[in-house]
Amino acid sequence: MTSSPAGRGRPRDERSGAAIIQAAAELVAEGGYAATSIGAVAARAGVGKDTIYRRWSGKPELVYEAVFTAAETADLPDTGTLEGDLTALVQSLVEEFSAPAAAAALPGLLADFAAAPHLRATIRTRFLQPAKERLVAVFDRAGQRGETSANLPVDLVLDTLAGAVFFHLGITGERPAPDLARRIAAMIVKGIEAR
Amino acid sequence: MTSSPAGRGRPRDERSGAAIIQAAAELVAEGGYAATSIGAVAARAGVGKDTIYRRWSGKPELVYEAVFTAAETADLPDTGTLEGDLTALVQSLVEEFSAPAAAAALPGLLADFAAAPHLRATIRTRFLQPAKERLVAVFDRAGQRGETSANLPVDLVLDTLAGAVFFHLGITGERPAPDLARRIAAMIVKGIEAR
Amino acid sequence: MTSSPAGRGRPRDERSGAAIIQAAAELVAEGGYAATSIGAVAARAGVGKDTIYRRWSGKPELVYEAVFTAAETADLPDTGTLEGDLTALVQSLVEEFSAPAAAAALPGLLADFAAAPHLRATIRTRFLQPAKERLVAVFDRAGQRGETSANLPVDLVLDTLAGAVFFHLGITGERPAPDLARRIAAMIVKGIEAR
Amino acid sequence: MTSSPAGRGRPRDERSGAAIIQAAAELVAEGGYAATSIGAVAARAGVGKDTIYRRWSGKPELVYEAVFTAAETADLPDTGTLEGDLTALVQSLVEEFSAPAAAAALPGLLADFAAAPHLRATIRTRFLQPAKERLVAVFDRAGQRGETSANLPVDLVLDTLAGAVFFHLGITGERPAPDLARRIAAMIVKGIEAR
DNA sequence: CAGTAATCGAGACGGTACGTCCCGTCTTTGA
DNA sequence: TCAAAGACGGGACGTACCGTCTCGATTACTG
Repeated sequence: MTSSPAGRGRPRDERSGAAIIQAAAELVAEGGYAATSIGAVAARAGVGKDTIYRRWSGKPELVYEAVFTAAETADLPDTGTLEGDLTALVQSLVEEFSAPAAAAALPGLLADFAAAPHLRATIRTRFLQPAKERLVAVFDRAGQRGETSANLPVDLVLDTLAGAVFFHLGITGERPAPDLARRIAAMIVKGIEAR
Repeated sequence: MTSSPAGRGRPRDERSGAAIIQAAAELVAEGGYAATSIGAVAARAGVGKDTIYRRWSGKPELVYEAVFTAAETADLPDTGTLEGDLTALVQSLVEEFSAPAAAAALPGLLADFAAAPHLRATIRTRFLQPAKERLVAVFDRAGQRGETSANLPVDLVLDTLAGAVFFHLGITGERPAPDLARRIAAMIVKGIEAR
Repeated sequence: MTSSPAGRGRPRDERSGAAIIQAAAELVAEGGYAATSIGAVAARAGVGKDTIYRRWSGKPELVYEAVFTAAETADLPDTGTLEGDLTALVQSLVEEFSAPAAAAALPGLLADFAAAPHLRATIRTRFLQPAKERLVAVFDRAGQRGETSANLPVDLVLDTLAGAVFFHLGITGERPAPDLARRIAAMIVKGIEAR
Repeated sequence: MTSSPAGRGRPRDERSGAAIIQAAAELVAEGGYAATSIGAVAARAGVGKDTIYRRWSGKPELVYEAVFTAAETADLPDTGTLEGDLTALVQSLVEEFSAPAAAAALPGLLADFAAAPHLRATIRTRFLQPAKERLVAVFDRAGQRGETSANLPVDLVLDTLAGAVFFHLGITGERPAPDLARRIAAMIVKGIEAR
């Protein structure tokens, strides 16, 4: 969200921003990303369209913030094993992406980010940054335990995890099997030769 | 593509269909998925809009066919090892998805397929079916060699491969590193030795 | 209606022409002139569009024939007075123009005839010719009785009669008052005593 | 023209409305009513289609206003006789309907008004109201002079005048003879038994 | 009696216009 | 300066018809 540029003039009403976020999240959950137009968000939030454009530069940024910012960033528990830690991490990804609004928004959102040059580069950062930080922490702990070597391919693992979860949830729309996170994590742990 | 219902009336002109496919592929490659409108395709193909809607029910179906139907279905070589075969398969996925029109179309296309209820179910079929067949063949050969156990998680592997490739190519827009296919394949081969 | 050009080849099926006329008249009566498309006429008549275009050059000609050709050309009774004869003539105009299909078709039909250069000149002929012949006969009888002078302004009277009837029926859609014909005729009879 | 419902929001730009009116009048004069599409009007006026639909509900209303609103409502001169006054009135009708844009628009316009139920009733009001007011004034003056009795059939006379003029100008497309107005007026004056 | 030719129903063809929706910007009044 | 409201130019949508054309099949006259 863009911050108010200066202290001059009438300050922005924080309640407008909150109402916009809520309206956007509701519309995404109800009708999907494509049906969530800026005009509809403004109407539901009781706000003018400019009030939205003043804060966000477009629909992708707004919906991203409406849908993904609420995500938990709670630290993952230390389960004592790499596979346990990784399962917990993948499970948190699954939960984040399978929330109704997130699942409804994800494909369209990724498409708009991928189509806009100035947004392409930020996809990994915005969508995967929290997961990446936790993945690095998990790998660090595993290294300290002696479970893994150094120089693990963090980005490859991250894309693989995210890709697998994205294809299951965002694309096919299936409810995730309860052991999905465990199976993915197990495969990856073996795959990176953690023994 | 819908086939003409019966032999009655004037038959559809195959050249129109071909011109539409070509125009759609060009426009996707030039301007991306969002900028490829039915009207623009019609204008470039020298065709009326109805001639497009007669054959395809909308932009997603048209662009899918324009971009992905040309895909190679050549059989993969038998390299003698699971890792070699899998590398070849992932490499073919990388090449299919990194063709200019395909890379430009993929995110928007997946988003539209995911958003339309009647198309959601077909995503795995339409986008991944050829890859799945080849994956099954690769696993069969590996099983005959004694490299793997039976009951390998085909769909899990497929989603993982596709997800990893999709995130690298479709989303980030980066040119694929030359060894990307090998690294993904290596990770998966090790990963599925588990159960 | 265009006649079949020569005796060679398969002769036209007269039943097709009749079915087209009937379908056109029905559609005009049901939905009005604008809703009567050539395609709809063809579909209802169980006929291909070309079978229509082979016989008529367009919608105006077809609808004109469908709606106005059935008109009575029965001779008017000799009532013994100019006013009586003229009332009968105007009444026949009223009846012709207030038939459901005619009233529904007339404004659109006149508009299309007026807009097409090759049809403009024929309006008076096609729409008013039978009325004109009867008007001349009425005037002749009145002259022989000594009721009128010669050189009556036939076309002026005809336009005036037709215009008054057209405005009442075609335009306003009102049901004609029972004495409408008598009042118009009375006014005209008095009016033409001048010069 | 629909007025902006309240003082809220950006007011409509009068120049847009004026440009639309002018473009519509030009297109009607150049190509006739049928060739005057909303899209073409918008393009010539340098305006979006919505800007037209915001002000008028369709082509008939727009063209009516473009073509007939400019009409003179100047009071008619008092010539001292009913026949003179009526001639002046008919002459003003002739001039109004024989302006290029009006003559080109009239048949199609009447057809569309007659075909649309919500417009039918307004034809007399919109097209003939100014003429009717002047006709009443003319009759009043004649009554004060003692030329006519009371209870003259205003609507009958009006339809007759309008019908005669409409058939001469709108339908046949002929240039009006110089004495057309005088002849029509003379006939009507006699017809209503003004002595 | 075979050949030729026009007609038939069907529906595809390139094209134009429709009226609606949304985009992102601009312009008003009011706080 | 921000706010709600809504007008603005622009562009895409999917549908409906236009009048022409191309099919395979049928039905007559002609040589």
